[in-house]
Amino acid sequence: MSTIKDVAKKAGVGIGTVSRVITGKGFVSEQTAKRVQKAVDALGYRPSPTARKLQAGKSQTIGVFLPVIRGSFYAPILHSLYTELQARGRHMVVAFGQTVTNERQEALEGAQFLIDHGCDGLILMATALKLRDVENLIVEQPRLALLNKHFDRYAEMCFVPDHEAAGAAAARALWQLGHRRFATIEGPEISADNVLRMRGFYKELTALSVDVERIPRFYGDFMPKGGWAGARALLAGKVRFTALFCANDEMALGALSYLSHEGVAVPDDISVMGYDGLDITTYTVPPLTTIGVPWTEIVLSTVNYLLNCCYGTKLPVERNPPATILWRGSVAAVGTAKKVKQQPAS
Amino acid sequence: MSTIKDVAKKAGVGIGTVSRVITGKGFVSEQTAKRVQKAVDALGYRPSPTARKLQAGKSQTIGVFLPVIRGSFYAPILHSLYTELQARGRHMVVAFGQTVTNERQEALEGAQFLIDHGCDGLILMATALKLRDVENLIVEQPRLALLNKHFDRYAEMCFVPDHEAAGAAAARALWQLGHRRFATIEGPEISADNVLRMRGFYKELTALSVDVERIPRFYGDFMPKGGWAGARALLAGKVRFTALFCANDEMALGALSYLSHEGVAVPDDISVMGYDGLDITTYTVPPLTTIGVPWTEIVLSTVNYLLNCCYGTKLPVERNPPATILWRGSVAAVGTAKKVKQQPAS
DNA sequence: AGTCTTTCTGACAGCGCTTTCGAACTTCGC
DNA sequence: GCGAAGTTCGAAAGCGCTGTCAGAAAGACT
Repeated sequence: MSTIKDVAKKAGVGIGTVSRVITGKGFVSEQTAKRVQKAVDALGYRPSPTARKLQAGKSQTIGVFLPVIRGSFYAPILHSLYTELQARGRHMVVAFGQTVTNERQEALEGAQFLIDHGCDGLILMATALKLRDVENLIVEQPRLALLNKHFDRYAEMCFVPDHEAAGAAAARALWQLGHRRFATIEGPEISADNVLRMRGFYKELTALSVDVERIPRFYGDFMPKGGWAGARALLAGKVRFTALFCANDEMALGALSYLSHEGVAVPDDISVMGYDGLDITTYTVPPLTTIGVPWTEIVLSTVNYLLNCCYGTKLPVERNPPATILWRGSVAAVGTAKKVKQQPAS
Repeated sequence: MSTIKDVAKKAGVGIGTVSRVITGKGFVSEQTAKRVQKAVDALGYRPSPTARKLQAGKSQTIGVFLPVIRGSFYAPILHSLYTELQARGRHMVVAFGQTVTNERQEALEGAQFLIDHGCDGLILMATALKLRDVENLIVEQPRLALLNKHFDRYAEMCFVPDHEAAGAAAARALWQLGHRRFATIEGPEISADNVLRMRGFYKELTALSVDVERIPRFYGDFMPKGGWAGARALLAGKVRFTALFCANDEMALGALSYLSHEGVAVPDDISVMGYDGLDITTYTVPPLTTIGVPWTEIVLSTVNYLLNCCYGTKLPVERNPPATILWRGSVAAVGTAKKVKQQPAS
């Protein structure tokens, strides 16, 4: 790699002049600029971001923490993040979590890593973070945005889909189709993500005078396996139901798979509703009716907000894009469906 | 952020001494070391990786290029990459491609970015790369590993599943179950990834004296949508078939979805085989029989190889972990299956 | 004492860059 | 023809760190 010195020597000027030509700041005569440019091209010189960062303190880089990058959920979010940042001419460094159980610790370490590596701002997607974590973090790096986690005290920097409203919408939709007997496959009981959407779901049903205490529930792991296990447990239980609400799409996939395996027809025998709106749900069998969370929009706003913080840009920030119900084939009105199109396998 | 100077002042020593304590190199008396350590703790000092990189030329960071991070395919690979690197105490910086059509250009730009940012080595997953691209790249950064792309000339640094053998295995397996009439949903015609596995598939069938010229094929986009379109086109065609081989799992998902939509029973009417072994294929309806590509092992070897290059470690590198057939429910022997369990929807 | 090790420590150069600062050179108005 | 103002450019400082080097301190020898 050639350095600024090489260019200066080749062009017969001082390094300051080269720098001025590169950055476009300060006065340089047309002639000199041309000579320098020629040397730059000849040597294939590109300034070192590392040296720039050390000098300037700014790196044009945003740090991102994501809990984990398996499954189908985080990939599109990462993709949006990357695309938006790229489009605004900034770079992205990612730290991931590895385990499900230790998200908080990993997020803290990840954030530390990102700060140390000179990111100008941080986007943290970590539901497990506590208020005091944020308070500590903010001291070191005030340019912070939180994805999918809300603190009243830091409402400004928090970007969260309205999970509670979305959960309520799911309940209402199912009710309006005539469903009265529900079952749910929740995520991990402690997961804030799960709690919110399920709270919305149960609250709405309560308002609709359903006795939610009697709704059979299963706590899964947000993965297809959990959905499979959940469907099995629920089917084995005594309480019959016509509508199954899953706290995320991946579990819904598992549930769909088990139901099919057992010869239970969806939606004829049981309607299944997912949550998230993963791309893949268009192509399940049957296609999954699910709650479409507007992640792309939310990510866009998050990025814009942070960029405004970091670089004084004036990009638009939208606060509450609503979730929508993606109507597919896995939910039907009660009584409408033809009976048992499919027989048990064995 | 406190700097090494602050620590030195606080501990009443020179900055060199602090550096020696931090890095553990050179002689420092127990006493002094303790004093320095105390200052470090008090100030919460952590050395700046940026400054270190500038000074040392090494960054303990590996750069990774991935074509795109949508869909379900790259996420587990990224995850493996990250986990392995993390486990070996190195960092990862990722550059992604954005479009499907411009992979080569994007890979080149991504690699450039990673080099500029001081990565000690590069892992490039870009099938579209040409030999001369690699030749150019290697001048700037000889510590290179290529994932899923093979050049005879650089066999050392290339880590590729044996797609051709895997494709052949798929053909053989289908044949052995009595299938004689095949159809295929390929990936993009120019995709090397697609070409290899399909070549293996057709070659093997030819060896088994199937006239592969008469096999109806559809060129998809490696995405569920393409699989859906492929299944529709193939079903609409005149040539009947009992086995459908899809060049990747995502298209198989789409195909499965269309077949179900049309009331075609899988595997009773048509056996469907995928390729990749995505996690999710365990939970499709029916569960998808697919070719399990040992990405985790391949990634592990790639990382180890590159780490050996960069840091002189002696980590084990395995060259050719074989693909395996993941037997699920979407493939059956011809004639075995019960007839038409399911009726067309309309 | 004087010399030689051995052990420890601070000063300082330098990684590649940006940004002052002031010197040198123009241009202009009077 | 001379000072003021405007331009242009090189020297040099400094971002935070590591590594070299030589000097200081402390023993272990003549």
